[in-house]
Amino acid sequence: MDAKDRSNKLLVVIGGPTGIGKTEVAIALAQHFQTEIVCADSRQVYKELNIGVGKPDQQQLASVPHHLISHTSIHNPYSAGHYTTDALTIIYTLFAKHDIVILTGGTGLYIQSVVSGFDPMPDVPEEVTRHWTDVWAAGGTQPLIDALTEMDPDYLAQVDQSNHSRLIRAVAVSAHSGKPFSSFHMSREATRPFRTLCIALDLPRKDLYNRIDRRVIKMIDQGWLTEAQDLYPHRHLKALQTVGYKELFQVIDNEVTLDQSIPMIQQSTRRYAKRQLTWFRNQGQWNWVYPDSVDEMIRMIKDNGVIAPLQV
RNA sequence: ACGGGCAUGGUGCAACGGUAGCAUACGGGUCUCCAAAACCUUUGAUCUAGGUUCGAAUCCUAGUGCCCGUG
Repeated sequence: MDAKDRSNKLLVVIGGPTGIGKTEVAIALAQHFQTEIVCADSRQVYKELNIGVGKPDQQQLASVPHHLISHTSIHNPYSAGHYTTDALTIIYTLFAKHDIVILTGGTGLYIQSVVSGFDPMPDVPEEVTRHWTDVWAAGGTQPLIDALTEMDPDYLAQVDQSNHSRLIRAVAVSAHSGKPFSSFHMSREATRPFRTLCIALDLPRKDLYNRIDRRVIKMIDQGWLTEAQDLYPHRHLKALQTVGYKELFQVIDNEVTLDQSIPMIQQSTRRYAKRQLTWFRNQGQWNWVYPDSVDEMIRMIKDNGVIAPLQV
């Protein structure tokens, strides 16, 4: 039995697609177990993004302490790596006073980085990534493939060669470190001093899509377009390559009307939800429940035996 | 009512009488540091009934439905 299994600290992860009701569930659980919530959402971390990313409202934020929401600015570089450090720091702090901590959000990679960790990898300076991005912009994927043929043929053989993002990352790490990108992959999970219970929320697809469609309209009614107008000057930032904001920028550019944009936003959101479900179905071990089954979730958490610390 | 036009995957389109194809949506999938990003992919259709022909989405007849013009 290793440290992880002996730990009486339990990280309860609430995952699931956008619009499924993670916020409400997380708050109900946090209140029941008298604990706090850490957000695992790659867009809610930005203080400038509010209505369109479905942040909890003021009342919800006041009901339970939330962490890593509105945590940084769209003008700062932020990635899964930064998130991992920030999230673990807060989680350890919270475990000093709580036996249970809730981690919730829709960004599967962020959750994975906390639960399983990334293999240690050298930090790649921004200029290096930018250089290889420029190479791609000028010559397409072929120069990247050529570079990887030299630097990391193993990874080249397994990577999706039409995915320039993956190729750029692999070339940048390899070029900067002088070692193949794939040589850093240990395929071994990080050891955490806490246990993890992963719960994924789902609904029949039709119900989920109805919820999403209604939520988009609600966000528009709350003034999402005005928020997008304020952010318009920064629309080229990666943080604003975000479902809904992209469509609203088209409205501001007079390419489509607001009425035309609504079904477009609903569609992008549904597709985003589908991709999230694909992730949760196939990455990691998840316990699937309906979002209204809070009692069942409480039982699952109690069954994990964290209430009475195990004898060592 | 008359004249004309059209009818092909969920949607929008293509196919000299000779292998029904493209886009998109839907569904499925990939993912080790920009992840609400980036990328991959299966299935699925000739309005109906006859006729001509070796062979019909294509030509002919009728029916049905839709669009335009005239009234």
